[in-house]
Amino acid sequence: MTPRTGRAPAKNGGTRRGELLGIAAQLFATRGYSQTTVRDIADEAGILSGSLYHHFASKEDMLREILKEFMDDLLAAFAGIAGKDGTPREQFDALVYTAFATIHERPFAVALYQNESAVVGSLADFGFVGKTSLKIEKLWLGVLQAGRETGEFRDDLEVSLVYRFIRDTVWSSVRWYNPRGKLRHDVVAEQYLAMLYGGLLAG
Amino acid sequence: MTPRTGRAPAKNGGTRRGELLGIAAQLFATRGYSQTTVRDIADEAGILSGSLYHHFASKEDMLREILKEFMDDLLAAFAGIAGKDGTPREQFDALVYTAFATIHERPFAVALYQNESAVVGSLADFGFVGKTSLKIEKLWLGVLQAGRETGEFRDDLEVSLVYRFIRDTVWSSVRWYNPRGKLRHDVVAEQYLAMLYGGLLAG
Amino acid sequence: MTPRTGRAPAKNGGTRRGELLGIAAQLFATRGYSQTTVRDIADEAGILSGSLYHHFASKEDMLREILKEFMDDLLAAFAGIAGKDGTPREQFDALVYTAFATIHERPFAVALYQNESAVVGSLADFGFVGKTSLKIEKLWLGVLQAGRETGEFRDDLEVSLVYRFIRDTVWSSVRWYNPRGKLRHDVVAEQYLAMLYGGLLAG
Amino acid sequence: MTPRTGRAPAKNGGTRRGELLGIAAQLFATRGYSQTTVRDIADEAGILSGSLYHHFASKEDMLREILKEFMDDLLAAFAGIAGKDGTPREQFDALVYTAFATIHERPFAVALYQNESAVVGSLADFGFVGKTSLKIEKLWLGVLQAGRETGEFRDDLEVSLVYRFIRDTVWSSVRWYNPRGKLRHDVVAEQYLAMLYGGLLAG
DNA sequence: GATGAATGAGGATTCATTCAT
DNA sequence: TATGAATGAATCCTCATTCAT
Repeated sequence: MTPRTGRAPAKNGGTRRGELLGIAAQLFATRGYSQTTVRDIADEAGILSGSLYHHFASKEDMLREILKEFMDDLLAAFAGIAGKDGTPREQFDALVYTAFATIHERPFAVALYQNESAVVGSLADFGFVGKTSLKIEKLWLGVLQAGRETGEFRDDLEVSLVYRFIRDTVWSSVRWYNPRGKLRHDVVAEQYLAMLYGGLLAG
Repeated sequence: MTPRTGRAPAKNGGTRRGELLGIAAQLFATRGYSQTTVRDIADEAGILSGSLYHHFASKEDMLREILKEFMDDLLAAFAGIAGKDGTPREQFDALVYTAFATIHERPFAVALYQNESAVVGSLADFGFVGKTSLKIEKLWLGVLQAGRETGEFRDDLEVSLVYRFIRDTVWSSVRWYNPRGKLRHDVVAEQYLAMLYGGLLAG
Repeated sequence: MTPRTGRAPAKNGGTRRGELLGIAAQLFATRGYSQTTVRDIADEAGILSGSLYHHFASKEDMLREILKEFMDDLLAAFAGIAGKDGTPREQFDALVYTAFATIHERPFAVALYQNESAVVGSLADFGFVGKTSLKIEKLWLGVLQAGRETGEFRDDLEVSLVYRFIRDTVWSSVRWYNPRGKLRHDVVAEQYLAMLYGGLLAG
Repeated sequence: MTPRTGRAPAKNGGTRRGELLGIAAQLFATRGYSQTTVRDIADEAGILSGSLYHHFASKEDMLREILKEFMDDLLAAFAGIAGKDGTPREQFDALVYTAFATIHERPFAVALYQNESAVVGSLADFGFVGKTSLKIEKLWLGVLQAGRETGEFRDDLEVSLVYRFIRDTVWSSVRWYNPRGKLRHDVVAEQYLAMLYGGLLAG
C-alpha cells in the first residue's frame, strides 16, 4: 500500500519490459505523452532510444499497454466492490476510498488517464479507454441509483451530474496529492466523504 | 452571455490579431498546445504559417497572451464579487455561478487553463499563471473562511481541502460541459450548489 | 530531341518543384528508389533534406508524380500513333521508334518504370501504373492483331507472347543505351525492327 | 527439372545453411534485396535475426553466395553447350532452351541476377558478377558469330546489338513467367525461337 | 500583411550487427 | 545453434522560425 518511488516497477514481475513501462508511465505522466520523447525514456533507462524498439513496437504502444493494464485493474477493483454485499452507502464509501487509494498507489497511471484521455480519443486501438470508462460509470451510477432507492441518498439531484461532479473531484486530486506528503490518502477520502455526505452548511 | 460559436473572436475589438488569437485558443484547447502546430493555426486562418509571425513573436507568445487576458479577467471578476457587500454564502454563490458562466462563455480559455497549466509551469514568462491562481485561491479561501466565522459554513473540515475539491469540480466541468447543449450553465451551477450545500444524504 | 544532361529539368516550366523532381528522377533511376535517401536529393539540390517537404508531402509522392507524368505522356504518345491513319506495320514501326526515342529523351523515367514497377505494386495510390500499362498493352496488341488480320504479320505465334517479348526487349534497352553514345536511338530501333521483321536466319 | 515450390532449398544438401539461403533468395527476389530485412529472413526461418549471424557473416554475404553459385552453374551449363559438337544453330537452340529452363528451375536466382546486378556493381567482392556475365556474353557471341560464318545467320545486323536484344528478352521473361502456370518453359522457348528465326512478317 | 523558400534542430522509427548467456 | 538485449548509424519526416520579396 505504499506508493512507488523513483523508478521502481509497478506490478511487473521484474521483467525488463515492465521496468521500461514503469519509466515510461512516470515520464508520460510528468511531462505529458507528447512532450515525452522516446529518447527521454531510453535515457532514463540507460539505453539508446532505438533499443526500446526491441521491447515495444512504438511509443504509442507503451502508452496503450500502461493504460490498458491500469483500466483493467481499476474496473476489476470497482466491480469487486459493487458485486459484494453491503448497503449502497457502504459500497459508495468503498468506491471512493479505493479511488483515492489508487491515486496513492499508482499516481502516474491515474495522471495519464486524467490527462491523456483526450489525446487517446483520436488514436486507433484505444477504444478500450472509452469503453472501460463507460463500464465504470455504469457501476458508480448503479450504486448511486441504488442509494436513492433505499432512501439513503437524495433523489432531487440529477444523478448523472452528481456522478460527474464526484468523478472529477476524486480523480483531479491526482494533480495535487502527494503520495509522500503528510496528508494520507485515506484522510483525503474521509474529508471528501464528510463534505459530500453532510454538505458544506453548518447545522 | 452567449458562448462564442465557430471562430468568432472573444472580446478582441475585431482586430486581425484578436481573430488569430481566437483561432489559436480554440485549437490549443481542442488538440492541446503542443499538438497544435503553427501551421494548423495558419491554415485555419487562411494564411501561411510564416505570416503568423507578423502578428506574434512565437507560438508561446500566443499562449501567453491568451492565458494572460483570461486570468486577468477572471481575477477581476472574482475580486469584484469578494469586494462587494453580501454574506459569505451570497458571495460564494456568486463565485460559483461566475465560474460556470465563464466556462460557458470562454470554454477554450478555461480548457487551456485546466490542461496546460502543467506545461506552462516550466516555461519562462508564465509566472503570472501561478501568481494569479494564488490570488484567486486566496480570494476563495477568504470567502470560505468568512463563512465559517459567521457560522454559515461548517468548520470541521480542512478548508484548503474543501477549496481544492470545489475548484477541481468546477473547472473540470469544462471537459464535459457543452455550451450549445440543453443543460444550461446556471442549472449546472445550481445543481452543484444544491449538492455541495445540502450534501448527498437524504433527510 | 536531345536527352537531358546533368540536372536540367525535363519539361517542368522552370519551377523549383519541377527542378527538384528532375533531380529525384535521376537519383531514383540511378541508385534505385529505396537506396536513394531524401538527403541525397536535397544534397544534390543544394538544400537541407527537411526543406524538400515544403514542396512534396513525402518521398513516395515524388516517385508518384514522376511516374504519373511519364506514364500519361507515354500513353498519349502511343494513343496518338494508334489513332492515326496507316497500315498496322506502319503503326507498329512508329510505336517502336517512339519507344526508343522515349528511352533516349527520358532515360530516368523509363528506368524508373522498368525497375520500380514491382516496388510500386505494393504501395497505395500507385494503381495508375498498372492501369496505364494495361492500356498501353491493349494498344500494342491491337496493332499486332490488326497486322495479323491484314496478313502483314504472321499468325502462327501467340500474340500475347509476341507482345511480351517485344516489350521486354525494347524497354530493357534503357539499361545499356547511352543517350550520349555513338549509337543513336533511331539506329537501335532500325536494327531491332530489321531483326524482328526479317528474322535471324539468312536467306 | 521441376521448379522449387514453397521454400524448398535449391541444391543445398539439406544443410541448414542451404535452407536459409533458399529463404533469402526467395525474399530477395520477391521484395528486392534492400527491401528485405535480415529479420524478414529470420522470421521466415523461424529464428531470431541475430541467429542468422551464426551462419553468415552479413546480409551481403548471403546475396553473394546465392549469386555466385548461380552464376557458376550458369556459366558451366552454357560452356558445356558451346563445347559440344553441333551446328551454331543447334548450339544456339540449346542456349536458349537452357536459359528458359533455368528461369523455370531457379526463378529466384534469375530474378536476383536481373534485378540486383546494378546494386551489386558498386559493392566490393561482387566482381565475379560482371566477369562471369562477360564470359557468358563471349560464349553467346561466339555461337552467333559462328552462325554468321557458316551462313546460317544473317550477317547484316550488329551482332552485339543482336546479343543484347536476345539476352534482354530471354532473362526479362523471369518477370512474368510462372513456373506453376500452364505455359511451359519449353513452349516459351520454342515460340521465342520461332519468332526470332522466322521474323514477325508473314510470307 | 502576406508569400514562398529555406533552415536547423529534433523526433519516431528501422535495421544490420554484436555479444554475453 | 539459438536467444535476447542492446548498439549506433541512418532514415523519413515535423515543425517553429527566419527572411527576402
